[in-house]
Amino acid sequence: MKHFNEYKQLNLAEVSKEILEQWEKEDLFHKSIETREGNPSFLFFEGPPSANGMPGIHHVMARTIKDTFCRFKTMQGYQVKRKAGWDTHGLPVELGVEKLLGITKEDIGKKISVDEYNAACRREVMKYTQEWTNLTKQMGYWVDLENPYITYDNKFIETLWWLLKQLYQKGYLYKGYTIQPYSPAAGTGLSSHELNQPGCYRDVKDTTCTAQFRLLGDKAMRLLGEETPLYALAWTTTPWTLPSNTALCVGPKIDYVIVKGENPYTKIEAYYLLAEARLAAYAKELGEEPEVLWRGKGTDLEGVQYEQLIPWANPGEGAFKIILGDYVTTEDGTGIVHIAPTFGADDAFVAKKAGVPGMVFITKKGEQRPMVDMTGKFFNIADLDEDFVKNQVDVAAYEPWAGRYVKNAYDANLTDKDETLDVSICIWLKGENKAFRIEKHVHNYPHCWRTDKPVLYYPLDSWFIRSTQAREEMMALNDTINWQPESTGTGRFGKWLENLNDWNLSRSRYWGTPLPIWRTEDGQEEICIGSIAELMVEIEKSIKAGFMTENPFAKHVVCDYSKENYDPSVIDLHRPYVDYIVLCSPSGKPMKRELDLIDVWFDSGAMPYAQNHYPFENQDAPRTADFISEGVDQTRGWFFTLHAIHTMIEGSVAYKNVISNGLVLDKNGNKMSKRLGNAVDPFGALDKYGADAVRWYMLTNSSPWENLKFDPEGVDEIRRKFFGTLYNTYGFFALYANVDGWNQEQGTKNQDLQEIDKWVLSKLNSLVKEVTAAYEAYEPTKAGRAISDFVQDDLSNWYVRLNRKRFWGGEMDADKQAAYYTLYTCLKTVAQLMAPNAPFYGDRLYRDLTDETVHLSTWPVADEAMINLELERSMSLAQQATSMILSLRKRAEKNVRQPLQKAVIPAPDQETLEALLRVEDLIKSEVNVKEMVIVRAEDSEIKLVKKIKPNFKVLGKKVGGMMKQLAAAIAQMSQEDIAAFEAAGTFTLCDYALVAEDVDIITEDMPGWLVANNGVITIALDIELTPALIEEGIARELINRIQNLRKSSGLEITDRITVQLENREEIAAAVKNCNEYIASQVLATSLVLVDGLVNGTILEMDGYNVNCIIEKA
RNA sequence: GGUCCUGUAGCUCAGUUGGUUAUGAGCGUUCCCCUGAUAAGGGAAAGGUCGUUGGUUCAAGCCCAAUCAGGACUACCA
Repeated sequence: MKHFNEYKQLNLAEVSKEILEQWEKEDLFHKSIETREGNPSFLFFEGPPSANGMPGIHHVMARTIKDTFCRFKTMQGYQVKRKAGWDTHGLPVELGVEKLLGITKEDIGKKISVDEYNAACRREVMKYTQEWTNLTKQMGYWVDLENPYITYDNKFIETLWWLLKQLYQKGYLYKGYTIQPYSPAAGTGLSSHELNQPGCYRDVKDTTCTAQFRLLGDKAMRLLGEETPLYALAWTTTPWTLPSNTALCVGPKIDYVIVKGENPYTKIEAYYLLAEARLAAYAKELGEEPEVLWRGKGTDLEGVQYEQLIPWANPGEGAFKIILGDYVTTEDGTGIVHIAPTFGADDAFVAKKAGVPGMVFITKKGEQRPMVDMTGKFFNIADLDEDFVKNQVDVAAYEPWAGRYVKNAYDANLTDKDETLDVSICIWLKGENKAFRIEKHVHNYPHCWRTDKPVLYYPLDSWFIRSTQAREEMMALNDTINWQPESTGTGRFGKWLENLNDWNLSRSRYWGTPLPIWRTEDGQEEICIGSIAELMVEIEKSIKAGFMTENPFAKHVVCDYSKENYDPSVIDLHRPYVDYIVLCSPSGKPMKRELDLIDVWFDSGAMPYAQNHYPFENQDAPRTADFISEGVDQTRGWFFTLHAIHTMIEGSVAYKNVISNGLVLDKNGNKMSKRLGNAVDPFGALDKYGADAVRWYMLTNSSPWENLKFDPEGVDEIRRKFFGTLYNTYGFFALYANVDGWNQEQGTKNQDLQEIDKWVLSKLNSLVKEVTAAYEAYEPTKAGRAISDFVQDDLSNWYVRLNRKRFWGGEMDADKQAAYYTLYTCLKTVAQLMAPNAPFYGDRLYRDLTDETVHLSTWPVADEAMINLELERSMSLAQQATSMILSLRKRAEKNVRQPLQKAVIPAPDQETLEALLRVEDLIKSEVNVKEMVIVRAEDSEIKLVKKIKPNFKVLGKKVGGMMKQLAAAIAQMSQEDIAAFEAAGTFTLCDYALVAEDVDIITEDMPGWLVANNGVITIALDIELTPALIEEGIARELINRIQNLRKSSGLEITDRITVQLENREEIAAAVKNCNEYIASQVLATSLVLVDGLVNGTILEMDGYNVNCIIEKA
């Protein structure tokens, strides 16, 4: 006989541990995949975390979502393969290692070899693997930890190379020269990650200058029609870039004016061009309301030439003209922007578009550079190409300035107190009648986090992926992805794609995937390597050509994909080893590897291919995920790189469904941080509340894409309310099922089911439908809330509470079996529905009920035949009626133990009437009323006061604008009008013939009765107490007190007793008239009144005490 | 600066193609009940100018615009 486990108390953390052991013993995760062999596949991609940091509570959030859907799909019968992954390259790892070893980037290759450094990275990056593994297990996240993909793995890198070669061949890869943050002091470019270090942006006070550029040529003349000096005013916060000026930029739609004025320093009269909206800002120099001599749009100015402001060097054809740029505003400055394409990203962009060259110098080595060298100073003439100097530089003008640092901070010989280059230039301009205003200005400027010195925006060589070329395709494919929430896909992600820039792949670091491109020194010949096999062939060629003496990877056997053959001891595709390789170009020249590493985001974005070592192995493995989920912060990160690579490589989506979840904040809505000490330790939370409660809380408290305010008390509430109630319900079931020896084989016959059984089974099947739909729509919150509502309200608080008596005592009959069957079915199905999100307790419950694991069970399918919406409506009415009557009792101060004679419910329509009649008995027993009068309102003998109100939804559509008038008229209708309307079925108001569907008529009041109305039904309660009712009330009070006494006296449930009660007039009649009733309820063989009883137990009644003695009979 | 999200009861959140008493839910609070699911359970009550201001509409928590507050991402505006 099946014995159902009974427990003393619920400890979810304990349950997790026990179930986890069970899973490991049974190897259940693998079974959950193996048993689905041959079934349709549901592919999930795991976004790789970095194991060089400890996991946080937000990882529990993200992984709960992932796990829930994978488990759901598994139960639905899909085979859900999911590989764990580790993100192992990149800056955070390197910074960690630098800190650990106490070195800086400059020391690498000097104090420590690249070899040793990378070995340290390799060790360091997996530092917290054990913690991650523990978290994964403890929270019940099922993912294949034994065969993870690791981004530093040679196989992984080989696939990356293959992908890069594909992109190379499709023309997506190019080397470009762009403006990037650069630290001259450190001699290195800075990543945006580095710029986002706290404290990098600081307020600095710089000398700024509004310079005046003299306009030239016919077009300028035509603006005014006379030959007077005309200047365009432009403001800059970096006067040192003025010598590199090659254009001025105006906004096409902005209004510009020419006004007369004089230079405040030289007092020379001139005309000035600036944005009309900026006139006020220059009132000091130009007067409050200067006369406007010309007015026009930015477009009128396009192409106007001007005289070079600081003529040190000639940038070539096309420079010194006014161009258009949409980004120009009139917020500050003059509405005319100084353009130095070599020092500003925007500048470079608009200049390129307008065909304006930048101020480019040629060095002795033949490199193209801006006017400033890599150390942050104007080039010394000696470092420049002789021909260039001869042809394009005005040596006399430039020489005094050569060698000046653009910021004092870069020059070891200068301090803050010394005159800056900015100031020197301003003074010079002033003397030349070229400075219009010079002032100090405070602005926010980034600083190098390592050297503490200001950053320079500087053009650098980088490799790019021309992702803009695939923009349209990416946008089109994005439309086919199901984003949850939708706005992240269409808004945040969609907008990001619209404004896409080319992807800067280059990183000048050491620990990462090397760029597989080898080039000749002159850059004329290059090769992109797409596999180890290809590299081996090239190495052999190179050895033949004499560029290399031996193959460093000679031990590697091409096309042998064994683990050993790819071991780092055999081959290592990292620096410095690949840097040692020199290849031979087609024309026989040596080619060296481009020293860059690639952006780590390429690593993770390539995982659909690289996790399977595609295309070298697993050519058939699917590469599009059915589902992925990560934090919303990954929109521009992993979500993008997956999408971009997949689109460019094979023109299809990398994922079909995606949930982007929000942040996990502390309970006050603040970001969690170790510094503030408000970070929740995931292990502590899991230990304390158990994984299920934490998981359930996370998915049901709010939609996962909204930020979660993590409140431990909320988790505890979930534990108490949901899991506690479910546990209790099971406990109740197990207790009696064991007593009765019931098991599920006994089943039940449909005709034995009572209305309430059918009701709860109907609810259950509705629930199955709802939960399935919610999971399929990737709405875990809806699913979870529906389950907990069912368990708490329908199953426990209504079904079990109302049916307890059916399980107590007595013989096993058909009715009792029906009750067991019903409760068992509910519990078992709930265990399945909850299992994806609460895998531990769901499994415990299912195992207790069936001796099998829930995770290999088949997802329940709703039985439509069991769904009875009328029955559900009836019960809902019963619940409402019960609540209303209890509320009335409260108002009348009649507690539930006091029986009342009668309640009247006039039903507004036949349907409601029938619905109420079905549950009449149930209501009666719930509210302790002897008689229910449920009749059609018109059949009621009681006088009813009715209320009529418009059905706005129906009527509004019909009458539109007349609604207000009609509503007022309806409100004026008298009781007689309503009666007439009901009799005739129509009633004319304001020339409109009302029909039944236009209005709702409800019973508002029944004069002389105590009435409650909730808008749907109205209930009247007879609170008149007859002597008989009062006696019965007292009898019930006595029963209650005697039962308590029985219990506190330690009597067994079945013991018979004798009862003696002190003879008091308050109870005498009740004891006499209800003697039998009382005796039967308290299992008394005799119940007598004794005069003057004193030595018994005192029973506290309503305002008086009664002495009582009970004895075992 | 740009893009996106959020603002409903003390707290966490529902609120269905716009329909008039927000039937709002749970927690918390107050009061009461139950006492054979018991280191549980149930009920009732109080609690809201739906961030603010305009607009569209017969009708707005819901649609539109502006604005404020919080948050995320992104960006060298001279």
